[in-house]
Formats: sequence, structure tokens, C-alpha cells
Amino acid sequence: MTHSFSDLLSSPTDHNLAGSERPQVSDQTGSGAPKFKSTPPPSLPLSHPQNHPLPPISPSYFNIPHGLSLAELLDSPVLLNSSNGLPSPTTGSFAGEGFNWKSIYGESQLHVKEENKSFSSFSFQTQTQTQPPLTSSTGFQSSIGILQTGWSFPETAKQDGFSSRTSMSMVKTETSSAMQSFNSENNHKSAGFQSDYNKYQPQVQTLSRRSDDGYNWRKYGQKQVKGSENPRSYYKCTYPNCPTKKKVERSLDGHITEIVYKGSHNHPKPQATKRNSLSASSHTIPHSNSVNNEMTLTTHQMDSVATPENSSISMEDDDFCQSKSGGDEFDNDEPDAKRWRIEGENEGISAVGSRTVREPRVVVQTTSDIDILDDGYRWRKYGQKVVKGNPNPRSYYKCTFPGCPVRKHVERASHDLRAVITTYEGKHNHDVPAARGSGSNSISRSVPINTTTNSTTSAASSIYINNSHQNPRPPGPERTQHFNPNMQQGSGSFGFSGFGNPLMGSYMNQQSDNVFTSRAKEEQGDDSFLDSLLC
DNA sequence: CGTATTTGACCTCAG
DNA sequence: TCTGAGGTCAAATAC
Repeated sequence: MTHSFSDLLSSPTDHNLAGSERPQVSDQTGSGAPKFKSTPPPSLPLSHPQNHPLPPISPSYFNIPHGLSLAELLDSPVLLNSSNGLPSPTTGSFAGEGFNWKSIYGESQLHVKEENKSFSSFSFQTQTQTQPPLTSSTGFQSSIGILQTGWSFPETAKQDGFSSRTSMSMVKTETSSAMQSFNSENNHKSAGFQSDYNKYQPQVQTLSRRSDDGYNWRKYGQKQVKGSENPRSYYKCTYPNCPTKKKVERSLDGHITEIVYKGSHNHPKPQATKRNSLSASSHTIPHSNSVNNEMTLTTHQMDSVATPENSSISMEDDDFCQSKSGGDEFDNDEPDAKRWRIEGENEGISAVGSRTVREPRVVVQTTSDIDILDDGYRWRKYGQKVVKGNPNPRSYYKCTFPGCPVRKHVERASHDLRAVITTYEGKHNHDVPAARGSGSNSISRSVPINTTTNSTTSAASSIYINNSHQNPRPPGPERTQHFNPNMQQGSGSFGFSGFGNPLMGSYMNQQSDNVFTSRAKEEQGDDSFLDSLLC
């Protein structure tokens, strides 16, 4: 290989990375695919789609506005439709419990994923502080449970055309306690990138090392996690009584490879003192004091399980749809515009813009300690673990109703990342709690397909893949609405505009007294639907 | 001296 | 009940 993908993509105008980025010695595998980590994270199945039976899911790009850091982006109503008063990922309002972002940002290590997948892209359009959160979100709103995306914060946005113009974005979403994910369809539109993907050479963009999410953090622990050579640091928000924590995983060379936010800030963001050039000090992000949530941004994982609680995301592809509120401020040609790519869970493309970067593993995973999940019951997350046989983490929930013994755990199927496996244990000894936002059951829900029952076990498992275009009304009176695809209100769900996502949402079958296993089928993408949504 | 970080020990939980 | 892994605590250390 004489030319890396980044080299191929690099445009004459893309000089910004020349000094700050250095080619990473990609851990080339035999197939020539660069490795971000010497040891892929357990939930890295997406990084090897070639070994995965599922069709590729196209990544997409988020266009991060000029001057907005990744952390701020996470806090930003841009990503989170704050129009609903929904907080940022760091505030935990993000509905998706598993919310994977493939990204590049200031202090992050840029890398290239090993997948050789076609992809499509879209851009996030952000809004300024002065604008109401609602006005800024237009491109699409999405209920996101699992979102694997990549973003880059190029110091110049000259390469923008690559990401946003070459293909359309699809959002794969799984709602409910299950997962939501952005999924890129229309792979064909960007198929041209596939062939070169394995040629990508990772690059590193080293920016400020300071934590730039606007909050003050105190490190309280560090640990070496299994399956990764990168140490994980644990931080707490230093604000009194603020429960927010975050985990930061850094590569050996000190670059951030993964950031996981957990909990919600119960206070406004401290006034920014000085921010690096990529930080938008002007972006004062409103925050809600929602229940604890966890948000993980990852570039490798597509494994998170999302809780659709009070979360909303707004993204806008200013290439497809002109910014309705951001105006020129978010012009892709802005030198500091940030390219944020969302990739499908099976995607491994990490080239952003016109260059290839070694993206940080930024997993955005939102979780509520206490959530009303899509099944109508209230659940308290009490654990998460990667279990044998499935690289995807399994979130463990307990029913919060006093004395109710029901537990459930949710995980992505290892064999089909678009399938959410929910296993219930026990039987509810109470009625379904009153649903929030009841009456607006316009959500697209996944529909169990091919259900089987097993009356011999006490656990019920289900796998759902949302059929967003059908009438996936799950059976049972406990089906309460928690997710509205086009939700503009802070009812706890991402606004989501579909994008023909085969997995726009899934729900938990909360018939704990019923034992069954269901396997959902994929739904075909709908390009026309996507087109209509984008523009 | 106050604050932040480091780091080994401890705790919790799933398997 | 045991084991392994992740997460947290807190004393020691560094800044």
C-alpha cells in the first residue's frame, strides 16, 4: 500500500492536520486493517463486520460546529435536542443508553477503524448558545439508543464535502430500554470509499489535553480493564453533590480513546474560563437535571443499550439541509468546523472528511439509574457486564417497584448487532406504572418476529428489531409510549426522523410472566424515506 | 497548606 | 461458594 486512505482523501486545503496530526503506526492486521487498540474491546464486533453476517451499516458524519469541542458537543443541544430542554450527554438526558460515537476530538486520539464498509454520512448541525435549542435541531432528530459514530474536529473544515455530500445518513435506532442506534443506510452512495478503507492510515490529532467539557472533574480511580491495554480513569464531577461521573480511557500514548459519561449534572455548567481553540466558550449549554444517565461515546463499540429516557438528539446535515438556525456560523467551511461522523454499528470507516484520522473511541452511552423504559415499567440499572459469548455489554436492570422482584438484562445479540436481546426474570407483582407522555404513542416500535415460548424457564428473552415503518405495536397493555420519532417535547425521547433505519427502535417485551424468545427480522432501509427526512 | 492525583485495597456482582 | 472483572475508596503522594 503506497497511499493511505487519508492521503487519498486529503485535499490541498486540508493542511490543518499537518502539524498536529501525525500518522499513527496503525497496528496493521494481516488484512491490512489498522487497529485502534492492540486488543479490541469486547464489544468490538462492529469493528469486524467482515466477519459479521449482518449487512454493513453505514456510518454517518456529524458536522460539529465551529468552536465546539467534543465534550461540549456532548453537552450541546446540538447533539441533544435541548429544544426539549433535554440535556447533554454529560447531563445524562440522552436517551440512548448505548450511544456510540466514533469520533475525533481535540484531546482525542484519531484513528481508523478496521472495517472496510461502505457508509453514508450526515452532519450534525449545531446551534449557538443564543439560539433556542429547538430552533437549531432540524436535520433530523433521533431517538438514539445505540449510536456509533465518529467525529472529527478538524481545525479546518475544508474537507467537509466528503462526509456530508457523498452520502446520505441513516440512523439506526433502537429505542426503549433496548437500544437505539444510528444506522447508515444507502451504503451504495459511499461505496467508493470502501475499497480504500483498508488503506486508511491512522493519524493523530493532538490538541489540548485538558478536559474540555466545561465541568470540573476529580479523578478518583484508575484501572486497567481487561481486553484493553489502555488504562481507564474514573472521574467525578467536583461540584458538590453532583453525581456525574465519567470514565476516560486513554491509549498508551495518552490520547483519549473512550469517554463514558454517567449520571446527570445537577448544576449548571461552570462558567468556562479558558477554552482551547476548539472549544466553544460561547456555547453555554443548558442542562436539565434529569435522572442519572450514562452516556458513552465510542468509536468502536456499537454495543450499548439505550434507555430512551428523556433524551433527545438533534442533528442536522447542513449539506443536505441548510441550517435552519445555525446560519453561516456552522458553515462547513468554517476552519474550526468539526466533522462528526456517525457510523453504523457495523461500520468501521474512520476516515473523516478528506483525511483519515485515528479516531478516539468515544462511546456515548446514556443510561438512567432509574428509567422508565420502553416497556412501561420503571427500571433501575444496577449493573452492566460483558458476558461470555457476546462481546456486547449486557445492562442489568431491576424493576423499581417496591417489592417487585423482576429483573431484566438487555444486550445486543452477538450474531446480529441490530437485534436486542432482552431477558426478563420474575414476574411483576404490580401494574404498569403510569406512562409518561402517555397518549403520544406515535413511536415506532420494534416488532417481535418469530416468537417462541418456553414455559419451562422463568426468564423471558426477546430480540427485537424495530420496524419503523410498520405498525409495531407491541402487545400488552403495558406498552407505554416513551419514544416519539418526531418528538419535539421533552418527554424523554430523542426526536427521531427515521431515516429508514431498520432498527429505529426496539422495545422490551415486558411480559415477564411470559416466556418466549423472539427473533426480529431486519427491515429494509427506505432511501426515499430517508431522503424526505433529510431534506 | 490546600488541592489533585496515584494506586493498592476493597466492594459488588455476574457467572 | 468461588472467581474474575469493574468500580470505588481512601491513604499516600505529588503539585
